[in-house]
Amino acid sequence: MTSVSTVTKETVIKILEEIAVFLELSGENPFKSSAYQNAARNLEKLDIDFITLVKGKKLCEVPGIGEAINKKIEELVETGKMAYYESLRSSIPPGHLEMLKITGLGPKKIHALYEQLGIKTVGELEYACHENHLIDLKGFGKKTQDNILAGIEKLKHYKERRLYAEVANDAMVLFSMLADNKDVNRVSIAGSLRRLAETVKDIDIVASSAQAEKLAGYFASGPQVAVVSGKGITKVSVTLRTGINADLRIVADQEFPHALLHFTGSKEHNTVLRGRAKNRGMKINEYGLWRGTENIVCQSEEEIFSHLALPYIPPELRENMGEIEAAENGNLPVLVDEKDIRGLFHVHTNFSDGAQTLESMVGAAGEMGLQYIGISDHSQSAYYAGGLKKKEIERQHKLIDELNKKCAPLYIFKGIEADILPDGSLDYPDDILRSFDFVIAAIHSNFNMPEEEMTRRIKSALQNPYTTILAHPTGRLLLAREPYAVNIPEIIETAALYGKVLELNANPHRLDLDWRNCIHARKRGVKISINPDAHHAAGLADISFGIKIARKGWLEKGDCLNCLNLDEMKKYLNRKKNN
DNA sequence: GCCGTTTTCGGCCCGACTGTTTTCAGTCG
Repeated sequence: MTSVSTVTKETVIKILEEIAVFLELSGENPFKSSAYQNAARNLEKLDIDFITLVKGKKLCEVPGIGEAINKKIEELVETGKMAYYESLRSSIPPGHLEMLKITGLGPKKIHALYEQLGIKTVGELEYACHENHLIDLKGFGKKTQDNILAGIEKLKHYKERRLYAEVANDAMVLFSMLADNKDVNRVSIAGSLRRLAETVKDIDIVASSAQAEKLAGYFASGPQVAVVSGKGITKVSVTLRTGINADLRIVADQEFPHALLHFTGSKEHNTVLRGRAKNRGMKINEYGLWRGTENIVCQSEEEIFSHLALPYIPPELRENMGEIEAAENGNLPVLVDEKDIRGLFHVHTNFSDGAQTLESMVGAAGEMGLQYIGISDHSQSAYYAGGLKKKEIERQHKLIDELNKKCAPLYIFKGIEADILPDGSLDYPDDILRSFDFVIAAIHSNFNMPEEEMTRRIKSALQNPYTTILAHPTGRLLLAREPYAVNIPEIIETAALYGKVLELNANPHRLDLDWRNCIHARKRGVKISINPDAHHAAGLADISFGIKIARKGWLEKGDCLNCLNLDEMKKYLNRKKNN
């Protein structure tokens, strides 16, 4: 029974989800597909140990898992393989999975394109569009063809970049591998990853070593490397097995701080630094700092900044967004830190679309050492997410009251993620809204309003006396969905005027409010709440991505709502409630 | 493919939007 322990619940969930996608693409009954999705979701929610369940032949008792799926999971667990999954996968052209990412193109259209034009890849689809082959297909037309072409363009653009969270793990593995090598003196992540950008193109690493050639060979032959695209003594370029490109620069140890500063960037920041050096009769590049022919030795980045009459500027601020002026005037922010966070808002449970129980989420928050957690499930108009009706709200509030007696000193705040309806109102009457400690207002429908209308809609929600926080202010999904048209400066002004909080959604796919606008919000005195938007216990940890972006957005402890301690937070929410 | 019991077959979550149609299908959230 060794195989039982090798197939994890996560593997099973992933395979069920893949089957659901394959079924959609193959033109099967859509409900069959959602049955697999449903089974995967219910497994996710499982509080009992999965392996014990399989061994005890109790899998069938999980809702959504019937005879057929049960048998397939058992096969997978016992043999490590699932014949149904394998045959389904081989029947779907791999290109169809990628085509699903094109906006406006779903399984039905992909299937039709395959049946009628034999299209198997994005490349073939692009060609067919250019040749006008889609215009005369039933259900298609000129506009659809244009939209698909636009979608392909977007896909190509997005493909060049990756989410920070997606790349960070690979980068840490490479970093550790180098840090452990005896030939390495100093090593650091550089580039946009070090600047904590929300998306990055590749991994940049700088290392110093007296054995450059040996080190280059070591890096190029690492187990993560799939392709070596360039290899010299000072630079090695590789593509990792995960498809991510990585560059290693190897320099002499005295060059290290200069190379690190240079390759951390940004380009714009470096340009200003170079100009500053020149004004002071110096020259700066990736190899060193000079006055005439004299090499000014620097041990660290701090020393380089110091020679330029500046305090150390944290990498995340190096975007030429005013950091050099601020540094010069002694106005650099003291950036918020993980240890400053006292509690978390925007947490879902299985009352709506969360995967876990209220108790589990609260337990996880306790383990993180937080002082409070703010539960906010979806509101009633979010049908697709199982939004809460009045009765369920009452039930949840009762449960929270009971838990609050047991969980002290951890405190649970009662909240809701209330949909902002197209007219700007929230989708509960005042007497229900009044029953919450806090209300997170959110746009989840009618994304395509003109900017003016959308801005008015959100402003109106901010003026609602029950609104505490505006969720994900632009609705963007990084590398997947553009923000909706909204005038953010106007939203910030309105938030400032009515004393409302803007969310910095910490989900690595969102990171919304954008850090550039965090800088602006801070200037206007608008508080930011860094929220995990967690749908399962592990999602609470996403807060770390939000904190990184908060730092990049110049936020200090005092700018972040959830840095207030429990007493302060109770007072803050009470005052808001009684206003 | 799952579920229920007023059901072993016929539902399964709803509504807006878009582009295709001339009353609807597909996609998206």
